[in-house]
Amino acid sequence: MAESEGWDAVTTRRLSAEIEYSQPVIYKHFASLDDLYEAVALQSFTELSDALREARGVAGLDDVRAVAQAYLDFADEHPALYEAMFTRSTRLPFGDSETPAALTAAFAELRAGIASVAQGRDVDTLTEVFWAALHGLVSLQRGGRLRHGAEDGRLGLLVESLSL
Amino acid sequence: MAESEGWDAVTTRRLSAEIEYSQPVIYKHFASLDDLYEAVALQSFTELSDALREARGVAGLDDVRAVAQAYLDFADEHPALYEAMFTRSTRLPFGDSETPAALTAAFAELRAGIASVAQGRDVDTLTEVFWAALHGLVSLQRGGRLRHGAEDGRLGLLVESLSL
DNA sequence: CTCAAACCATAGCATCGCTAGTTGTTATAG
DNA sequence: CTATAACAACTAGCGATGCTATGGTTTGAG
Repeated sequence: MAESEGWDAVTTRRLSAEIEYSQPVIYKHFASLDDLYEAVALQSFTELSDALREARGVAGLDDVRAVAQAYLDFADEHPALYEAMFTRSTRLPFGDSETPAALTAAFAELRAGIASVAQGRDVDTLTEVFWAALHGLVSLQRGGRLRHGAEDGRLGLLVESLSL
Repeated sequence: MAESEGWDAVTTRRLSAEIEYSQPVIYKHFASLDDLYEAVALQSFTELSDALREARGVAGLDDVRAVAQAYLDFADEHPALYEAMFTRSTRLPFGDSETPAALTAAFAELRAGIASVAQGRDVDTLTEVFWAALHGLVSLQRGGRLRHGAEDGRLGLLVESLSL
């Protein structure tokens, strides 16, 4: 529903009609809509992890580029899920001790993708910058802020810069 | 109002009370709330441009680093404005011919900041990647997805990577 | 068979963005 | 000076939202 009509179209009334229950039943499972977004975000993070893991190790492409491309593809194919992960879910922190496993797993995949080109640099920091650049590309492109047709050029430049 | 209580607290009724007019008057000036976000976003883009321009050319710091730091500072000091620019305003495209001047001006500032280290690479593409990385850092940090205390490390690594 | 505990629906609250209809005021034409 | 047109702003309301209080129905244990 969110993928086809956007998250604003996902109301508790429409949801309840879809599951053929009354509206208040939703609040027996989620304290609020934000909690529902959070649940969707968590599931989506493991989906993203899987996609990134499969991207590594394929022949003819270095891991950094493959993981980056897989990240962008995931965001492109599941815009609503990506929005739930990064825009609508307000509280899913990373640094804390209570970081959900799905989030650390996704981070670990990114880290595994770029670790080989770290060259003595701090891998965690490098991964964060890598992640930020990818997320920025997704976010800006989604808003129409980047030139069309230059996607490969941007990705190539990014990978090349971080690989040195 | 948005800065202190968040954009959700900015309702047409509260706005009308603030300006001491009735609610429908707002719709004589803006066709919708989205149009109002857009107006805020446009103004904020020129504010950002000014901040970036002032950052360049200061002694003892290379332009890339200075502009990047100014960008992050702006986002940190005006979280609601930044949100209006990149999250709430849905239609403010860049690539089109009707790109508002405020947006191209901001892009030009980023470009001027990083042009000196382009080294033969396409400057527009480099600027887009630069911008994406900065926006990603802002966005992820805002969501609590990055480690606290490592801000300088990330910025340093980013600038160093793109400067090669 | 009884009774309590889940479970779920009806109805409603407060609030939202937005609009139709109306009234009060100002500017203009005769 | 008056009548009329134009404008500007307000009152009231519509549909829809997230969320909740209340009450009925089913289930299962003793």
